[in-house]
Amino acid sequence: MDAAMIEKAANALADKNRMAILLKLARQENCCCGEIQDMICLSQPTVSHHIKILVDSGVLISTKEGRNVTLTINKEMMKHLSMFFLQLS
Amino acid sequence: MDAAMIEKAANALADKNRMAILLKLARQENCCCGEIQDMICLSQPTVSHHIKILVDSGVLISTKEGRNVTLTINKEMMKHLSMFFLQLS
DNA sequence: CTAATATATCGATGCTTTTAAATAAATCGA
DNA sequence: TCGATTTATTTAAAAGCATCGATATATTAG
Repeated sequence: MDAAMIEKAANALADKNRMAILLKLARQENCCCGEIQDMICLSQPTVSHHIKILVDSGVLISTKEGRNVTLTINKEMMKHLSMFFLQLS
Repeated sequence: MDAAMIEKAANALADKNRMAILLKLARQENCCCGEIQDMICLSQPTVSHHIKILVDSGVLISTKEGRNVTLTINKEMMKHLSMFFLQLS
């Protein structure tokens, strides 16, 4: 886990709406894009864009199931982030 | 430690140059703004701006010493960040 | 096959961030 | 006091990002 990956994950979380998505998945284990859209007051393309940033950064994992996409927190990434900051504390 | 504070810290670290400043302080315990400027290929005002973001977000602590400003990592914040991600893993 | 549903992509727009030059403010040394 | 040093602020330009409407793609139901 190098600094560039941390930086990318930090960027993904440096947004109110994307943080809200992460916290929803912390409560709910997994959900599809539509559920996230219902939660956030944003258009479907915007939600899709935020989800893409979260997935591309490695913060979330997406798996296509039929016509839905199921999202979950990437716990390995959370561990890496936790360790990174632990080493700085 | 609420999500808004995590989000703000994440924003502070979502930049290559600011991440470099954090990592320098991880190696070096403390340094002044001038040392950071020597390390980064950016103008003095730009470095000052990045440092301000890091300090305002709580990632770094600044203490004025004479005409220098000494910077250190805010270890309490690092602990909070570490715990936040640990809980998500 | 067709219509409906779920998600992604494209293109445009407005807002924010990064950056640097110029300048200011504060402190120190001579 | 005067000049040098260190950091901060202001202003403005350029780059990047969030957002949405329109549209495309993929999948499922009928």
